[in-house]
Amino acid sequence: MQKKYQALHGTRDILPPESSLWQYIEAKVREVMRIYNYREIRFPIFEHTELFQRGIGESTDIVTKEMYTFKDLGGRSLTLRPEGTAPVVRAYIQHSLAKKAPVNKLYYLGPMFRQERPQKGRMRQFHQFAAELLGTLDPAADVEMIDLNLEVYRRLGLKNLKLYLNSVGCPKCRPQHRQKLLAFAKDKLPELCSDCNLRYTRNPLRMFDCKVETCQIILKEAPVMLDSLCHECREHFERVKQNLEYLEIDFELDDHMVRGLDYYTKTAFEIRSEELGAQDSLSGGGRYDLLVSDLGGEETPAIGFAAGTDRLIVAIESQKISYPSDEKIDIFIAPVGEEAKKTAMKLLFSLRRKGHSCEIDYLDRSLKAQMREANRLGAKKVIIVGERELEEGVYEVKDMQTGEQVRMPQAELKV
RNA sequence: GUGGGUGUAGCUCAGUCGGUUAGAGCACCAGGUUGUGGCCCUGGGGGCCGUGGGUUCAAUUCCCAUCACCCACCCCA
Repeated sequence: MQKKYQALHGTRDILPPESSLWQYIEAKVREVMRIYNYREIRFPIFEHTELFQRGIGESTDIVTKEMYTFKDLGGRSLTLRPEGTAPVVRAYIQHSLAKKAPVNKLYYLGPMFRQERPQKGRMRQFHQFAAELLGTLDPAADVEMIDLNLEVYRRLGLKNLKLYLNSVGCPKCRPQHRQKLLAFAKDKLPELCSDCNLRYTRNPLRMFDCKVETCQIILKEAPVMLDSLCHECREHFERVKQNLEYLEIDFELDDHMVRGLDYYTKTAFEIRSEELGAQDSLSGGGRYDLLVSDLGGEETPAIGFAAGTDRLIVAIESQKISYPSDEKIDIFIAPVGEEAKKTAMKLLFSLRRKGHSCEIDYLDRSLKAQMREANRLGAKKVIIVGERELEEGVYEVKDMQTGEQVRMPQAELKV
């Protein structure tokens, strides 16, 4: 028996009419990006594996177990992009964008790839829209990034969102906090779960992520990053908060929020939907002031965010938000008989050249069936051309909304 | 990697305490109008009941395996 091919685990086809929703969202994203003066960057789907190892961090989950890595014919190790920030920074350095302008504002949208166990709102090929702002340490940039992200959701009419804010510090203050945290947890290790014991040695901050209730209770008392920020980080964080308050953007502090990527510094934020279930994080972002230099460029402060489009789709569908559908056509041409088909084809092509979206019957169906098809397609007008019309040199033009039908000389056709 | 759930028509799902031709709604096609849509009525096409094996006179139904998908853990967008 012939094997039935199907899309790979964690990938899926986006069919009409869902594809119109995707187009709609992408159009909104581009619209907002333009308003905020971000310009599109398109970078490759795959890069040197090393770029992601260095950029994202060797010990992160993404790098250790989630990347689609393969060798090309030349034996080089390549990886399908699991995120966009590292490639953008690579391009930023490669093309010396810093020399062309002091501040660079870039956006992108497209598929990313991570080999995880798929579930609702988490595909292996998933989609993001994202922005990066490179070249400034100004807290106003942090706020702009958050507002930009929110504005996309606002324009889509998304409700029940919550903005969470944290600061993950910098290499100056992080080690101090780490010491305090380790000291705190040391004698509590027997009470903590096995995962947390592992996190304790590998990445103690991650213990905050633990979902086990007893761990949560214990870690409630644990020293948090926010209390250990160095002067510079504290100052920065205060000004970000002030600006948000001043601009009346609601947020909630989440001092347990940790970023999964190593390059984050200072501001970290996340936008969650309250009705999305387990995968409730719609987007996340933050500062990465050291990534550019880590990847070999001049030290350049930067901030960015990435939003999951697949999850956005889930949220939009669950909130039953309406969106314009592009499925309706202007004119359906219904020929009756073989001779009429020729005239109809000619008419079809000329109308299309004038920019009308038109359709014609390809199955030589009865007029009744053609009318039904026209109705299904949402045609505003139907032009009927049969033997009778050919003889008289006219078209029957029917308005599908009103049901009115008029005959018009072919030369004077107006639609 | 761990746990739970589900596989029956294109879609959403009934059903078979093991027994003749396996159902509904939606969708599709046709007719009711020999050249006119939506609503309505009538009819029709479409299923190796996920796959393989076992038990049985008999399996879509029970058992086992397997695959696929979904949800959750984990992690994140």
